[in-house]
Amino acid sequence: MRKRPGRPRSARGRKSYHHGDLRRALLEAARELVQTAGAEALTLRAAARLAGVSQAAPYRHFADKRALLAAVAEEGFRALTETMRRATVAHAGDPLGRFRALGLSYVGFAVSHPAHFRVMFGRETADKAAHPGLRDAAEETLGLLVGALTDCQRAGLARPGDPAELAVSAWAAVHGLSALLLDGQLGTAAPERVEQLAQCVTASLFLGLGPERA
Amino acid sequence: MRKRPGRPRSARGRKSYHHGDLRRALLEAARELVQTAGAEALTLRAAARLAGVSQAAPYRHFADKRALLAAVAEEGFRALTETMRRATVAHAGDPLGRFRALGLSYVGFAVSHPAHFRVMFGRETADKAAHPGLRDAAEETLGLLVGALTDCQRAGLARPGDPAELAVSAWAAVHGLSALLLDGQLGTAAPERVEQLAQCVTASLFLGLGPERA
DNA sequence: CATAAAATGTTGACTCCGTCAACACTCACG
DNA sequence: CGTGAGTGTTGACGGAGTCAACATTTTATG
Repeated sequence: MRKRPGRPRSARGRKSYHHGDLRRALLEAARELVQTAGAEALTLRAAARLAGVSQAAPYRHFADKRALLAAVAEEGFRALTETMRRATVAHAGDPLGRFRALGLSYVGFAVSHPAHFRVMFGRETADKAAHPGLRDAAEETLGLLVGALTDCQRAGLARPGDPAELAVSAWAAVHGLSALLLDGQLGTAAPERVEQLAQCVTASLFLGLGPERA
Repeated sequence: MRKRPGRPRSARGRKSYHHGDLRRALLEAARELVQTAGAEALTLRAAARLAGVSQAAPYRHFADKRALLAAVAEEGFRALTETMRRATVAHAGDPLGRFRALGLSYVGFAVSHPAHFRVMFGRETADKAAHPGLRDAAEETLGLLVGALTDCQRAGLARPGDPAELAVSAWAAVHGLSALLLDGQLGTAAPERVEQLAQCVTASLFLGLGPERA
């Protein structure tokens, strides 16, 4: 079971019968395929080819195609979480600004990694129960929103209520905009138009989640 | 090209070489498959089997699988539009109530026809340019929201601004909630929880889109 | 160290899918 | 009647997911 750290890892040119770290290689191949050729190009056989192994080799590391998809999706959630977290660093002490940055970076991630985003929310990946890692990663993402919203409430910048529930409203808004953009439902998505729509959606959102006004 | 209205239409038991109205039969078969077995069960061959014809017969009526998918999606948009329109009849003279009913019925349609909803917004159907009927049907759906929002603005119940752009915010909110629910991203979606979330999202939305308050 | 067991990769097969070319049947119209 | 357009069938191709049987390598055990 131990990996061989001292051996050449090159997939094509490997000399030994075993690969060394095929699981990682398959994940990298899958990510590559998704990013460059789209979600429908991600096929077990193609990933195996990219990794330089035979078509059946992936089954030693993934129960089936959905398991590979789920692993790719989990990677995606971690990358999304990281992106969102990084987007908030410039807003220390500004809960509303943090909240806004989270939403904008969510949409930004979706439009700059469309295929990955689709894998994260596709039907193949829908059964989160079968993939605990995926579920955790997704919940961590939502946790960012809940946390920021709680901070807003503490600062009197958001109306009271169950933060988890209000955070779902926020999630729904930015997720819906992302989904509509990726599906081409909003016409040609020029970058400035994306930005404009994202601003409009988050602005409406803030007004809606903001403190009750007389 | 004329259909034979007087001949038996039964697919299995048809006596004549020609089918009569294979296009319609394939669409019905496709809808049946999507509703009962899910979007991934909708395959050209399965639809042909259900219609009682050979595997290649569909190609006389649909250029490829995406064309069949697009036709199913178009049907879905028309059904969604009809559902939403029906939901507003009880709210004559109440623009805000109409707007709310539109949003709630959107989510209701999504959770009660999940597979159909996914076909409507799946990647296979993403190139709306290739399917003008689909594009029109989808735009009619959005038109309902824009119209209701315009009425709200006229009644002073919504803040001013480009109605199309504000309507996108509304669409994004209800669409995002629908997508998250269908993807199992919000946990077990018991009907009362769905209702609760839908209320929360639309409530936040109204507050956000409502007239500006001092 | 020897050797059995576990892990991992390969080969070849099966079924299903989308799609196409070649062919067959039917019908409307001259 | 016959001919061509429309429509359905057959058979095939390649690619996909998956599995069983086999091969090789690594690890554990006496």
